Amino acid sequence: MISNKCKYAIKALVYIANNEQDDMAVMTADIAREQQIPRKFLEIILRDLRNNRILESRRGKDGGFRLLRPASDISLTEVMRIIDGPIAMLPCVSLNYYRSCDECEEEACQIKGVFELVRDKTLEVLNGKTIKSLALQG
Amino acid sequence: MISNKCKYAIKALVYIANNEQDDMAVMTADIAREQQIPRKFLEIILRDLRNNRILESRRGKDGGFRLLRPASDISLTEVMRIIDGPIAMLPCVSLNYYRSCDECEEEACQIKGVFELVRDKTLEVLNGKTIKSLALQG
DNA sequence: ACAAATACTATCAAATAGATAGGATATATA
DNA sequence: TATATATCCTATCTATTTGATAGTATTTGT
Repeated sequence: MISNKCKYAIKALVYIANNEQDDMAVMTADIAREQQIPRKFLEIILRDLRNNRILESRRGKDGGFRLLRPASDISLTEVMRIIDGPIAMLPCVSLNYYRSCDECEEEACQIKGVFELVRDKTLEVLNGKTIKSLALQG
Repeated sequence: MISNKCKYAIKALVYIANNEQDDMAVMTADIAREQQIPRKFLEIILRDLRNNRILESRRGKDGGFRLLRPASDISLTEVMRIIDGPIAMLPCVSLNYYRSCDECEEEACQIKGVFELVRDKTLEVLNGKTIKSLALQG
């Protein structure tokens, strides 16, 4: 399961992609209302995405958030890794958050293989999906 | 990520499959030692698998655990659902643990589709792997 | 100056993860 | 029947994560 936080992040990004314009940023309050996301929680999420160079923000009047890069350049994989961390089901099989399992010799591990396979199939789908491809559906 | 508990469960089952014999059950202590799993924690896991009709147990001298069904009949999917619950990444996309997302209209949900795809690809792999197919590798 | 927006810091409650402890119960065998 | 051995059961505990809220500081346009 991905966290609510991650689900909110994806939905917020899709909403921003669908609603930003050259001269207008999208405000937290609007996203929160339209997507039914707790506002203060959403603030944290958007700031997080901004710190990770997915969004840019502007304060004050007419402030808000915009995508820092084209929506077609932001994959689900990237967003999920920022918010939730590893996508793989085992730490020892994670590409971006590798950790060894203390209890087993990896070369002899009998379950590693399956989870590498799951990881690859999962990434195949998630790498192929961008905020743009999700936004277009609506 | 799957939990440690789930990883332990799978490893324990593979160990049992590799070590049980018609006249001999496999003991918690042996599994714990060989697979480096905290013993008392493992007890809980094995009892859980027994309550869910994956294992059978016998108490007292020469007691221990055996697979209740052929190892080729026990898929990873089944084990993971018992120990960790849903395999899907969103509750609204889970086949066995469906829950709706309070905040969204499912028909209009823009992210549901991708996660159905991930679910299907994941289940394709996990349904195809059994305790037997893992045990044979070693 | 003022209003409106994000930024930041601190905090909190509930759930889950990951165990550990200690005693009850069943079973084989001497 | 006594004993050793193994699972069974209940209770408990700590740390982390999840999901969120509150309050204040800061920036910005008019």
